[in-house]
Amino acid sequence: MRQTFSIGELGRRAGTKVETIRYYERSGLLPPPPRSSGNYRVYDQEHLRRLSFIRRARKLGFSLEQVRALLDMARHGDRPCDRIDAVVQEHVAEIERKIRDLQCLRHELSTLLGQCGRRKVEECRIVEALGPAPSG
Amino acid sequence: MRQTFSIGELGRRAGTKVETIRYYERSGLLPPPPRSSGNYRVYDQEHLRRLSFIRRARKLGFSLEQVRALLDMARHGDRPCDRIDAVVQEHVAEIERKIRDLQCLRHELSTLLGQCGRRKVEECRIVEALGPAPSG
DNA sequence: CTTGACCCTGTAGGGACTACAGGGTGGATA
DNA sequence: TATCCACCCTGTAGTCCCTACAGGGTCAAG
Repeated sequence: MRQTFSIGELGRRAGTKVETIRYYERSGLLPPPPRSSGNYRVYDQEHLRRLSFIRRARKLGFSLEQVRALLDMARHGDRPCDRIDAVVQEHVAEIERKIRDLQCLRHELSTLLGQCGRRKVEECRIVEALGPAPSG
Repeated sequence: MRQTFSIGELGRRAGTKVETIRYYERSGLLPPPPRSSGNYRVYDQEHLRRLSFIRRARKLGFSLEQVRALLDMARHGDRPCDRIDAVVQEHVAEIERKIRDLQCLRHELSTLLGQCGRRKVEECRIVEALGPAPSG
């Protein structure tokens, strides 16, 4: 009764390209599945669960290294999850840094846009502003 | 009276590693400078200006491709700068998309953290939530 | 004359994929 | 049975933006 599927089907279900799945296998994130008589990879629900975990974590911005750590922690179901908590918390802090950086950047660029009033490139404040700091 | 300097000095002035400068030269972003008798690269103020432009644009998040386009537009000083404007505007839109994504992400992760109350990994909502969507 | 800081070229690595090339497999159709 | 096509396989190379060597040459100071 155990449902199995090909790499293409797994890809469709998890929203992942076939090449990416093979790449995860090469990188040790997904265990090598059994093969059919024709040497095709044969996956089951457990593989789908694991791949979905990886994709979701990746969409949330975790690096493959972090995903590896999370999967590793998740394997030891009997330990307290403080460490998972810590990984996530560190990641949130990182995201907040990125948001601040981008907001600052947007502000700078908007200012640039405001200064440029359809003149010629010669006098364009954007080009100027991107140049070296005055007497740096 | 024209001031010249070595690649190391240029790097110090523009806050760039020597390897990166050579990489920009290989990629056609910086013109190959003249060489000294001992085959050392010899740079001047114009190179510094151009490199500073590149570094600043990079810090503002432009891709090298975009930088190339900006430099190219800047070369034609007689044309209106609408197109530079457009490049910058598109970039701002991109940044705003990224900010929204990250804010959404932070929200999701914070929610996860709030749910996880120092239980064991087995029941950790974080691990669960990262798994496949319920009956997806 | 030797030391040490700098410079040169060329190549490989990294992260996270993506895109072939060149072949094999499996099921439907003519 | 032949043919077609979608799918699968491996292996390698490319993307982006650097970064880090290895194995040498140059130059100024001591």
